[in-house]
Amino acid sequence: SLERAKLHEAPGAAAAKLTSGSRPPDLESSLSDMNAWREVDFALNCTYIVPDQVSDPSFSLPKAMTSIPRNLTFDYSADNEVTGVFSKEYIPQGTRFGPLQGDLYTKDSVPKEANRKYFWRIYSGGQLQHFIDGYDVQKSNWMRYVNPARCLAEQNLVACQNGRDVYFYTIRPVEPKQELLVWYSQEFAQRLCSHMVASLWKCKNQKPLRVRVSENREAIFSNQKRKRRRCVFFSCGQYGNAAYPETVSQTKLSISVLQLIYDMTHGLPHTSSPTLPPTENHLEEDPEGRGVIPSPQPDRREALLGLNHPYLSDHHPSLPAPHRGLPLHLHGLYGHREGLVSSYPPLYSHSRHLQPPYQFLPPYGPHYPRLILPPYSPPFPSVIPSRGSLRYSSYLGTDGVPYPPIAPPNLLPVSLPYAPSSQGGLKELTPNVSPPRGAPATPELSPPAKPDSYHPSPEQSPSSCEEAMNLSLALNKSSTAPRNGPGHKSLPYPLKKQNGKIKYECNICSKTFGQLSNLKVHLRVHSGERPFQCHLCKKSFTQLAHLQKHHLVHTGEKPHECQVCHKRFSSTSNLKTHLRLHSGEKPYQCKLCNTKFTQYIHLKLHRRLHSSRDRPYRCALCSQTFFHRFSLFVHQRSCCLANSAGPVNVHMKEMVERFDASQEADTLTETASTSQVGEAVEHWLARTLEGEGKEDQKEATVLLKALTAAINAPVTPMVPSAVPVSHHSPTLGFQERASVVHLHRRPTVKTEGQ
DNA sequence: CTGGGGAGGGGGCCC
DNA sequence: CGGGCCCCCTCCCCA
Repeated sequence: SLERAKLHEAPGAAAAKLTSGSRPPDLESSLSDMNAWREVDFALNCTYIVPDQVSDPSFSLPKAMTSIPRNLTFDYSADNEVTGVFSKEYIPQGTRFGPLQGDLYTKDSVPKEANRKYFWRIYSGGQLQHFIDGYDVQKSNWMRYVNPARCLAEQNLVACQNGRDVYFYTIRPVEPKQELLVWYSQEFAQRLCSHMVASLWKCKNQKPLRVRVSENREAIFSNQKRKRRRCVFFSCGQYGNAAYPETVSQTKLSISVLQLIYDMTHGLPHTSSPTLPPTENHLEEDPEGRGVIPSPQPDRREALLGLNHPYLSDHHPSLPAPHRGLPLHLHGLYGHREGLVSSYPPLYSHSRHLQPPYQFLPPYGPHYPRLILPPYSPPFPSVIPSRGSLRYSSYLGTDGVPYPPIAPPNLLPVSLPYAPSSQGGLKELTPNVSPPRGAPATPELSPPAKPDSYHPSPEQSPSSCEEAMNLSLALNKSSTAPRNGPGHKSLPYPLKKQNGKIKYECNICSKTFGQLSNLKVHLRVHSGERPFQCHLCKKSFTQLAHLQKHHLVHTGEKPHECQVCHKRFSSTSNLKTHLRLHSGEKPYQCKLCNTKFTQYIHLKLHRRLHSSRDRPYRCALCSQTFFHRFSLFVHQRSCCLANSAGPVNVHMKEMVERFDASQEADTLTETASTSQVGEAVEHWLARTLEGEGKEDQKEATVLLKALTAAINAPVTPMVPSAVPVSHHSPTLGFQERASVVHLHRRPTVKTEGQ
């Protein structure tokens, strides 16, 4: 809790802490590992999914405004324009927002007059598939308003293309009132980057391609010579005025571009470059009419001093806080025409620029140690056991940091429709609470409203309201009902007393409980009342814990990790089952054939193999059936005809049944002699009881003697005839099923009396 | 058919 | 007294 308290000691401090050297190393590596995550890693490992708000289409506000999740809010300028998106509450790392919405255009269907400021490129198989245009506020969603991050220190979202959608994932916990700031994922940017380079190669017109790459540098590519491109870098900023043209071969061009941007992002202004008029157009168009490289502006000088790249400058000790008064407008990879753009007023639209993303930089080198990461990327720190000393301590041991307080985004409304509990989920939002105890109360995880605090919200579905009210009514009704004798005010029927104590008994199934609350919960089983509904899939549950557990289905969270193979599970039960694979424990054994299983359901399924319909020999006295005639023979002599009430006979019965299903019995022919059967029984007993306790072996000896005696005993006139049930059975499945178990020993001889 | 994981349901215990 | 959390059990699905 101390560590967590540190992380959350002040709003907004967490991100800075997380990027500073004081951060526990393991967490640091886990965060930095995310830099190397592929987009699919984000999709697979994301812990929380925050869908957009769904509002009435007739609502007067545009979808871009109404779609904002409830755990987020807009920030507005003086003239009521949206200037950014902020969190309203703590949002854990590994939260997914999205998908981004907007108009879809193919490459050919882009309107000529389209404003590309909100364009997102969707690639498929390395080819540009289509654009998502967030320009139209009616068609797009809130994500159009998220500003790009200017450096890693302030970046808290990463944009990923999953499938054909764009999602934003939190790459670090977001404190309340923090602005959401996004940048491309590595893969995303690489696609854009390679596309850009490809565009350069495609530019075969004779007109030189001039690319403004920074405030002080410009590259001019030309095709003046047949097999030799000319790349000329100019400085166009305020740092110098001397030109140094550079000619590079075609194959070296991309490297030059990379080197150029490497230099830029390391604050290496080339003072020996000529200055271009600031009024000149920054970008020449590529054949497709797109700008190519963003052009950072002088007022973002810190961007040229090593702070410019989200993924590379996070080690910088002091960061200029994003100041509201400052004109802020970020340009993405595609400059002011396309990509990550700011929603700040157009007035400032050229004043906040970003350096190109990190993927332009050489991937290896002393400046980029964080890009070289171990192949194993642990899941988000939030994906860890939520309770249990063993699991909790193991987490501490592994990661060195405690579990951050979980508050699933969009799961905790600002105005709760019910009074917050003094314990439980809401408390989890505050610092210094430990240890974590799983998912907190959320709208989706909320219990029904209490009668005295229920204020229906417009978002609440009518069904859940109704359910809540029903429960309330039921409880109210019972609370005002007259009490007849010992009972309880919130139960619809009086309780009996037993030995002077109230007996909490279910009036339907007579099950008793130690506490009234348990009985109340139990009564829902009979009433069908399921007051806890999942808002995502509308499934409802009798207990909040069940809903909480169910919610993991939607979030994908698997808080329980196997310490042996590190596989993760959503529940302790499933983990426990899994652990048997490592321990070799198989607690469920078939009594008949000794086959052992790790799961009960497997034993149950297996038992069907031994079902009576497959056993053709039925005892006319007790109806027990057997695979083998001689088993029935032994059965009749050893236990059935004797006093079956005695414990020995019950055990004997079981033993005969087990022997009947054994491989030893299977090897006997149906006409085997008594001595052969006795031998087989002996062999089977020895094998079955091998390794068992001395008591068991002693008992086995007794049983063996009894069995042998029974086998050798003369048949008395009292012995009833065995009835081969298969003969009259219409079940065709018998033949097949029996043949599986007894491939060579299928009974072909009918018993006596037939 | 076996064996593995995922998920839901019931109930006990503790705060 | 209610809520939270946990455990056990059960069943389903699928390789």
